[in-house]
Amino acid sequence: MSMMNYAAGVSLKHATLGLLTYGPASGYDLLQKFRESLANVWPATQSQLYGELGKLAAAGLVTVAAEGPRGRKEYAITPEGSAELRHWLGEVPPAPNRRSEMLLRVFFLGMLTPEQAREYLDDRATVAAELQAELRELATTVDPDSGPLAVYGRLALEWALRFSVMQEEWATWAADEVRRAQEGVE
Amino acid sequence: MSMMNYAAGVSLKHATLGLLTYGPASGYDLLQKFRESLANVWPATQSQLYGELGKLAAAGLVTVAAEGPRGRKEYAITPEGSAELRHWLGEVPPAPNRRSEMLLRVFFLGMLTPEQAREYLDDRATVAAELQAELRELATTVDPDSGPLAVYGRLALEWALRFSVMQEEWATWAADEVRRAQEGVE
DNA sequence: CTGTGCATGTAATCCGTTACATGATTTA
DNA sequence: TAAATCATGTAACGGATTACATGCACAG
Repeated sequence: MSMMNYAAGVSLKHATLGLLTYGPASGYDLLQKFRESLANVWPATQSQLYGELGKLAAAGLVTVAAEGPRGRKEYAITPEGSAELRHWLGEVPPAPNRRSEMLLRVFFLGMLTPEQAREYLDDRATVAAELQAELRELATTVDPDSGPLAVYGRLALEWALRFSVMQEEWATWAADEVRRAQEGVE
Repeated sequence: MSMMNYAAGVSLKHATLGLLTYGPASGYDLLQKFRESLANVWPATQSQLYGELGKLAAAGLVTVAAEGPRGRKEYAITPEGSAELRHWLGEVPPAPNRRSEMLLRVFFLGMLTPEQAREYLDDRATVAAELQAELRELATTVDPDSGPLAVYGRLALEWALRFSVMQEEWATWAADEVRRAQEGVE
């Protein structure tokens, strides 16, 4: 039955619909867009994407608008798909990120020597600093008006930049805290 | 075979081992510790945890140290488990978070009206501000020397605080950017 | 005519969630 | 003795990753 909705919080669905609002595309095309623009916010594998397109088509949220050489199927978003995307964007509250491997490790840093714990935190600071450098580079190479994705993409880039700054500062602070605690004990 | 390792990046395993370093505990006990202290960094369901304990026991990383009433099984970490935890903490680089539903939405904010887009960003700022308030509250109620988990737990709390500050500032800035872009077009 | 890229699909496996299912022990 | 809590497990399902498998089309 086409009335069957699949679960609410599933974002690959919306990522796919979102990319299709920029024009019809094949699974192959979309896969590249996922790699180019969404790699850092919502990665998708080939396997997953082809499956998803099948489900979206069955649900009437996309259609096969054209077929090309090599079995190419060009998908286009339908009005229903568009409505679903806007509904998700405007009315469904985003689920906060619940898991952080980085922080999980922090909880158990007491199992290591203070030196090793500091090393861990210093590494976090270094990695964050490196990421910052990359992002600043990226910011200069992004064409300010290369399509609508870039407009809001800039906001996402700024988020990542601010995040990595925060992470670096925190890790530096935390390493220092560990150092202070160590001295306090001696 | 006890030589069989399961996959490398699986953190429920390490979260469980980590909690067991604070002393033997049953699945039931651990579940509460997951809810009390790890809810915001690595949540686990009952179903998952009992399964995991079985696998850890089969792999020799934990053992059933004692059995109590109501079929209670008290698990204890083994030297092998301890070694595995330390190896993970010290030598395996943490996997960065790849997915952010919040940012995914930002990429498609162009599908909404600028007013709706700003509303989304303003909501992010509000939610972040509320989280901050909760965290500051929490910070005052946490006993400074209530066990070793609290020591490094403080670092995690500080991370969350800085994160929510960053998020609020970013969202406010981004909403303003949208406003400016809108005015620029008019 | 050969390699590179375009193009789609399936299978196996694992992690995570929700729901179902059961029962023993303590406390009021 | 009834309710709350302790305590463990299984089943079903969906999402994500990796690997496998196939084949057409075009450029050099």
